[in-house]
Amino acid sequence: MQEEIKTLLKEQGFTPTKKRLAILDVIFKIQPASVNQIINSLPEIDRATVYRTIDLFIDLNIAKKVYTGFKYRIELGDSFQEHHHHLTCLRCKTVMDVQTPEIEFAIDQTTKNNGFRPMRHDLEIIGYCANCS
Amino acid sequence: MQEEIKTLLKEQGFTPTKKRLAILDVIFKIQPASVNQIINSLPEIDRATVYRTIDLFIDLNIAKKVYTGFKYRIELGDSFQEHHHHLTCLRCKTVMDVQTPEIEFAIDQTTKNNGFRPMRHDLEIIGYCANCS
DNA sequence: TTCAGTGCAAAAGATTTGCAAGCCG
DNA sequence: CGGCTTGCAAATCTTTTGCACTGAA
Repeated sequence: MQEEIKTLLKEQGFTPTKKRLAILDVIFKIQPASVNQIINSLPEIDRATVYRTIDLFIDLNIAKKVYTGFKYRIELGDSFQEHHHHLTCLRCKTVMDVQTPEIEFAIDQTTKNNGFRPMRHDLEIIGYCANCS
Repeated sequence: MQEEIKTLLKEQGFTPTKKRLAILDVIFKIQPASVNQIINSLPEIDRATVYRTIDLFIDLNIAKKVYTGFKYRIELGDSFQEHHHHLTCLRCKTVMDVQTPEIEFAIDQTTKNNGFRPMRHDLEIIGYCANCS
C-alpha cells in the first residue's frame, strides 16, 4: 500500500518524501488518528508540515476526516481500506469499525430518491459498546 | 416550541433569559448554523455567552452538533424537530434535510448485531444536488 | 438580596501563512 | 541547478476561563 501511494503521489506531481511517508504510516497505525496524535507521534516533524500533509492527502483522497464523538480524526480513504463506519463508546472511548452493506444500500436509495449524486458520506454512531453497556 | 424549551430550562434549574432565547431563535432559523453565523447574527451578545449557551443547549439535548462538510454546525435536537440527515451540495453549498426510515432501520440492525447500544448517530452525505449535477 | 447569567479581557488551543533554507530529481 | 518541501515564527481563528458586574426571581 505504501508503494501504491508513492506511485499515486508521483503521478500527481508530488514527491513521496520520508516525512510524508512517516505521516502516512502513523495514520495507518492509529487510525482514526487525531491531528495531535500525529503531531505527538512525530516530534521531528513540524506541525505546519503535518497540517499541510494532511491537506494534501485529503485532496488526493489518500485520507479523509471523520468525526468520532466531538472532534475530527484522520483515517485512510476508501481506496486504501474497506469502506466502513464507526461505533464509538462513550465510556471506554473505543472506536470499533463496522462494515454495513444494509446501510450503504439504504443511503443509495435515499440519494437516488432525491436526485442527489453522492460523492462521499460519513456515519458516526455514538453509544455504549457491549462491554460497557 | 419556545414555550416548551422555556419550561425545560426552568425544570432543569436554568433561567430562560432573553439572550438564551435569542440564540435559540437564531439556531431555529438558520439551522444548521455555524457558531460564527450565530455570533454574527447577534452582535449584542458576547461570543463567550454564545459558546456557553450552545454548551448548555447541548447538555440539555435542546441542540446538537452536526458536521456538514468540514466544520460543525448547530441545530435543534431530535426532541424539537424530526430526526433527519443532511445532503450537502459541494457546488451550491445547499444543505437539504432528508428523513430516512430505511437508513434508521439499517443502523438499528447494525448496532444490534454488534451488541452496541446506540445513543445517537450522525450521517452526512456530501455530493451534488439535482440542480448542480 | 442573592445567585445565576453575562461581558470583558486575557489565555489557551488549533490552524494557516510568508519567507528563507533544505532537499530531491 | 530549479523547484518542490520543510521549518520557523508570526499571524489568525476558535474556544475557554477568571473575575467583576448585571439582572431576574
